[in-house]
Amino acid sequence: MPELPEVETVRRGLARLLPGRQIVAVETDWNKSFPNSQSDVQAFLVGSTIVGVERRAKVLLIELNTKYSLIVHLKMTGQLVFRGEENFGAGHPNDSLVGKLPDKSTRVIVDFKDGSKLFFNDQRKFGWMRLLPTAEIPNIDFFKKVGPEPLSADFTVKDFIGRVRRRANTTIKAAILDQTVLAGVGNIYADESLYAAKIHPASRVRNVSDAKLRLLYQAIRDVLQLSIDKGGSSDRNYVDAEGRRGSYLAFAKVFKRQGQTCERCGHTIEKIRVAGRGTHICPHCQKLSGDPS
DNA sequence: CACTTGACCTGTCCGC
DNA sequence: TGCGGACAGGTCAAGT
Repeated sequence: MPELPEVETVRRGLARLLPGRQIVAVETDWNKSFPNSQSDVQAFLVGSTIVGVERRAKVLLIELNTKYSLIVHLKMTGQLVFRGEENFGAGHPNDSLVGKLPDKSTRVIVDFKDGSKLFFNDQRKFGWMRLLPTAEIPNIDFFKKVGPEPLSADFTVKDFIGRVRRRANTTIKAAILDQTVLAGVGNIYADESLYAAKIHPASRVRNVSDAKLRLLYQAIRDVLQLSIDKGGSSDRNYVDAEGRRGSYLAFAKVFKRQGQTCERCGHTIEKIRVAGRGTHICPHCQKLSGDPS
């Protein structure tokens, strides 16, 4: 799933729906989806009240009033869907969006005192939810290593170029997918940004000019912001906190558009493989810089 | 260290 | 219709 715009869209929904709700029970049928011990769940989660929902990189942070937080990574197919009287129920237009819950992919159910529920669904079981002391979150390996938020005001073009250049010998696509270079870009937005900046994804970083990297910096920010505005991309599984799909793919220029015509030059968009990932390019607009990889 | 590849899972689609 | 293989939006660990 879920790259930065999708996780941010889920966050905004949950931030509106969850604060103030008290948790009365949590059930899971797949240990890896929620590996905390029952004793920790009873001591720090059951009975707690949600105070806020934040995001860092592609991770959601659900803060509780117990000095603990639930941290959630949706990985490829995770969903966090809330159902309560205010947004679902008989006759409500949202009621049919995700079908009946729980379903086959439901891994964790959080029950609230008022009868509403939060469902963590994850078809491929790569995602996880973990209960951690809030103060320890910055110390876990992922947060110690992860790069800056690309949409934050203090993420400068100079910072971006410096970080990307540390990956001099890899492909530019692998570099921007690397979460320690910058946070939040995944396969869809890597392809869209590289197309916008007219850079071939297989170009080695050392062969990409500073001028191109400046264009790429702006492209990443523009593409991520547009996708947030559209509620993210729903290629297959992704839905927001109320079960709605995002509409960004209608605005995508290359992702999943192989065989279609490039709107800039009229050539045919191709699908290739770069950095082990399916990669979409216009071979006319995006020429390989320097020696072939 | 920098870099690449395979593993973690289930479901779907495509060719035979 | 069945079956095998490739592939799917993300990270890790282990390999070179």
